[in-house]
Amino acid sequence: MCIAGGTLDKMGKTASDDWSMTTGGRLPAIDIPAHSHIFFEGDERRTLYLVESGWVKLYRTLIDGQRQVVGFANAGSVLGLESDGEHVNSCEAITPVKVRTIPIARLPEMFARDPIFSEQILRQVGRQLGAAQAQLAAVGVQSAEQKLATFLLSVSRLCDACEYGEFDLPMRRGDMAEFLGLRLETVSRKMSEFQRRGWIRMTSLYNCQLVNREALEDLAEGAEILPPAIRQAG
Amino acid sequence: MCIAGGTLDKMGKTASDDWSMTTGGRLPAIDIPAHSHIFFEGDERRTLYLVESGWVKLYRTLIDGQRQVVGFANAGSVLGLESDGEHVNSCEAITPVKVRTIPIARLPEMFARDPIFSEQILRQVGRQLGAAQAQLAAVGVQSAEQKLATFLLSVSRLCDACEYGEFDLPMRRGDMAEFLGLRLETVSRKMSEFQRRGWIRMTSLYNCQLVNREALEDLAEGAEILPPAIRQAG
DNA sequence: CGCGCGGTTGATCAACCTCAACCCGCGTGG
DNA sequence: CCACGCGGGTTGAGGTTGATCAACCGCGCG
Repeated sequence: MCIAGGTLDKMGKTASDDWSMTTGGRLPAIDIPAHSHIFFEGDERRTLYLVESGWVKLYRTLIDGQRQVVGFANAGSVLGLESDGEHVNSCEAITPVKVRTIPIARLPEMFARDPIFSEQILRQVGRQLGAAQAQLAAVGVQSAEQKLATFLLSVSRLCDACEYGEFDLPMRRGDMAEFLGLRLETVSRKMSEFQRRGWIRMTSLYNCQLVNREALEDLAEGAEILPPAIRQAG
Repeated sequence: MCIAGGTLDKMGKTASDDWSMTTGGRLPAIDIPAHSHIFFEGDERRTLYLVESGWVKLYRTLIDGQRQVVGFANAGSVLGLESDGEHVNSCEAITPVKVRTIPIARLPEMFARDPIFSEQILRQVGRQLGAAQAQLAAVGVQSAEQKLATFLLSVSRLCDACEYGEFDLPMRRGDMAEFLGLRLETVSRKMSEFQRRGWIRMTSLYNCQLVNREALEDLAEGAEILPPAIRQAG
């Protein structure tokens, strides 16, 4: 699953998130400590990475030093599909992460042997594309408050055990800002404001509780995707 | 090729843009008049579309009526890969367009028969993902002027016969604005400003000539991707 | 203790949005 | 033929959001 979009991939976990069938569960696993890089933009793309646990951020760095986080990913995501030859994003673990690798060189063989695998990979990358487009919509049209509300809801939905609306927010304020196209001061201010309004409660810097999910949803909704019925009007 | 990104897909045309090999050139072709829709968000996704000629825009509509254009595409692009089940974008022809259709139902069979086709499709969607991420970076961090400069350069590079820096800009001001995350007045103002500075010349509303490409490049460059060498510093 | 890092908060400012007027070309209909 | 409305575009004045710059807090650590 990934958030490359403020809107998380709404399809939720499906059979296609279980890669053990097609990959035989025999791929080597690697442990990555928090805040170290899995790859950099410009690195030769030798393998895909299958995230087993933990969170990573994908980002691009611009000449003036500005960065844009283009997505966050956790268990079930496949990394490295967005390029050809060289990685175009850098990928950093924001928590300790476990990944499995799939050598690029083995892909043709795997496609040939197992068309199901082709479809599974294609569905993954299609989702990531959809999520990236959703994020594009969010960054393009939403206000700072809307972006943040959408983001918090997305992350909360990704959390497996988020009873009582409590969930981990493993990234730093600056990472959120770089993802949402805001300054970290703005993120900080809006987070404080949400708390002041009694909408959220930070149990710690990196753990958040949704007190008034509705308010956040109303705010985010102002820029949600139209239900199909309405489109006829356009 | 597509612009889902201010940065156009830099890889340029390759053998993989020629679909006649794998699809046998036997797919039915359809003509779509300008400004009519090829599909709407919410429509059942029965086929992929292969663009043969013309330009389309892909967009999402939000509850408050705002729209975000998530990409423009012309010859060589495959449309409909970003979803599963239902289309999540609407697709409108901005010029007369010719497309060929690939029934979704036939995909498994085509994958099974021809692993090269799998790889070709995967490369296409990977590119679109990369382009969407590039656009995300542009919309997130660039100023209005930078966005517009980047966009003009991207479109000019897509044009086959753009000697003397002259090229068609087939979309309306509003479409550009919705793509760049700006208001159309802002686009209009900046276009005028570029003309006043002698950087571009509009031969007509929809045809543009780059008089001072360098200036535009300098402006856009302020937020281009880092060459790999620099990343070590981070 | 001092320092650095991540975060919060405040004051100021400018980029961009909003609203409104206006222009131009075109098709329609009297 | 001209009047009219309409769609797309341009331009102007003024307001708001979010960026910028700077101070400050709390914490962990050498």
